[in-house]
Amino acid sequence: MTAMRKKKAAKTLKGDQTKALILETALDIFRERGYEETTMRAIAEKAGVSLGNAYYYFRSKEYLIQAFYQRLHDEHLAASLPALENKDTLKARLLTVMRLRIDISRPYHHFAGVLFKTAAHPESPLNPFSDESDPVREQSIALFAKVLDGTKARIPKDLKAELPYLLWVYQMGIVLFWIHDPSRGHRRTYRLIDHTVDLLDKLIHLASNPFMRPLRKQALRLVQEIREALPDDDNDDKKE
Amino acid sequence: MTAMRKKKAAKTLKGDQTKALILETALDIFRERGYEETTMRAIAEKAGVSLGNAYYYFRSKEYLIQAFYQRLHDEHLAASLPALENKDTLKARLLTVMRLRIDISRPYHHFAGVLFKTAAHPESPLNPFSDESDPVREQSIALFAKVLDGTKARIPKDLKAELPYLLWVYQMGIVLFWIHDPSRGHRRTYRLIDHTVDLLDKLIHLASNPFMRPLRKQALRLVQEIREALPDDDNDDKKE
DNA sequence: GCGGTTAATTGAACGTGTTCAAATTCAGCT
DNA sequence: AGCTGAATTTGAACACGTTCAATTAACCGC
Repeated sequence: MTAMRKKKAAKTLKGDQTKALILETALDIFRERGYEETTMRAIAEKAGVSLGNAYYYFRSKEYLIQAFYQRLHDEHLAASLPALENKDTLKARLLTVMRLRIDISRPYHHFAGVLFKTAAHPESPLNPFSDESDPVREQSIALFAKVLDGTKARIPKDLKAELPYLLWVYQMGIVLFWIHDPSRGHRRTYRLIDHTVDLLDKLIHLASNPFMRPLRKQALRLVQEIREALPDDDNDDKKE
Repeated sequence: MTAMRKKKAAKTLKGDQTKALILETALDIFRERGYEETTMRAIAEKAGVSLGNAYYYFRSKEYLIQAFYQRLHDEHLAASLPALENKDTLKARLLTVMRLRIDISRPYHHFAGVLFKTAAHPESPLNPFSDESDPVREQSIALFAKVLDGTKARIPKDLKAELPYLLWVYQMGIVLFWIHDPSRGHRRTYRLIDHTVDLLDKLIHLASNPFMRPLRKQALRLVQEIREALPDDDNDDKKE
């Protein structure tokens, strides 16, 4: 009976609860004080666990950010799917998704800098190309595939295959800009999105022109080459 | 007389010597052991100064990297100028400069990751757009202006004005790739340079076509918009 | 219930980047 | 030579991220 209760309480294996508690607490303090200013000791204390315990669940402070990364994507996806339903042009769909990305990220603006701080570091788990961020990257790219699939735009197969990845890279660029954007309400970022989406839309249609085929092929070969060199990619056959 | 000697010895004001000594020592150990693994205490000890003294000359460990940055550019420039003398096409000149960049950087490959680690962090002195890296950025862009000036290529004024900056950004992209490139002799990076330079050459000529004028104008307006949002830029009039 | 095995938790200790008040050296002036 | 203020140098102290051996709690087959 008491045994039953205990089991029920531990249905998420107890550890998962602690892990979630630590993460929530960490994100709370991050949002309030920023990343650098938040100490692991403060997180542990507010969460009511010991310092060592926090490290039992998160191998380092950086791993807390990776969890944040995933959460951000989840919210972005949840907001994007319904918003896409009544849009059918490529331009409108891309615009929607990009704007939502910023909408979702806004509460974390002043500490989002660290996201990119380590992002380019080869050995960091935060590196968006690293194995460890594989799941969220795949999901992010998949969202852009969905953006494309909903349109009637006539895009050549070769380009269409690479576009989700390219748009994901584009999104990283926009977020990078947003991190540096101090303008009120981040309106500069929104304006940049408007203009780049407009331009991208034109470029995609230009690249889809038969006349552009050779140049397009060459550019796509290049993208392929770059992707292959990256540590891990869904292009690899993971057979063995 | 002894006073004379003293004055001569101190013509670099003594402090500069110490600063240089610390920097040399630091770069030595960085090259051997990498950045993270090198402690400020080790640098101070090997340089024969106290720990606090190292901090008197370099506000933080990161500032040592900024000095490294500058040195890298100096070497790059020194190697590029003579190499450019007998090349007159845009393609050949760009290829030369890009390849030299990697040649110069090679000895530091395994610790160059930190360069970009903090590079994207808005508040870091390493951020290539920050005020603090202003001089080396200007010089870097100026090198690409020189690459352009030596060619007979007919490039529209508007594009030609922005190209040095754009090529500098392109170079950052290549370096980013190189940091992640584990291939023997970094041949993947060299291959990427070959292919991208080829493509860039074509794109620049395509964009120079009168037919492309509207799209080019739009793209350039975009570049302008992005540059204006950045903290500090040579577009500001620094009249005095 | 009861060992034994695994999971979870603790807190002390370590190494490192950074700070700072105090001590020392230096440069110019009389 | 002696004084004065600035530049340089020192080393102890601090805060923080991280590690780890030891302790406690939870689970499971008997």
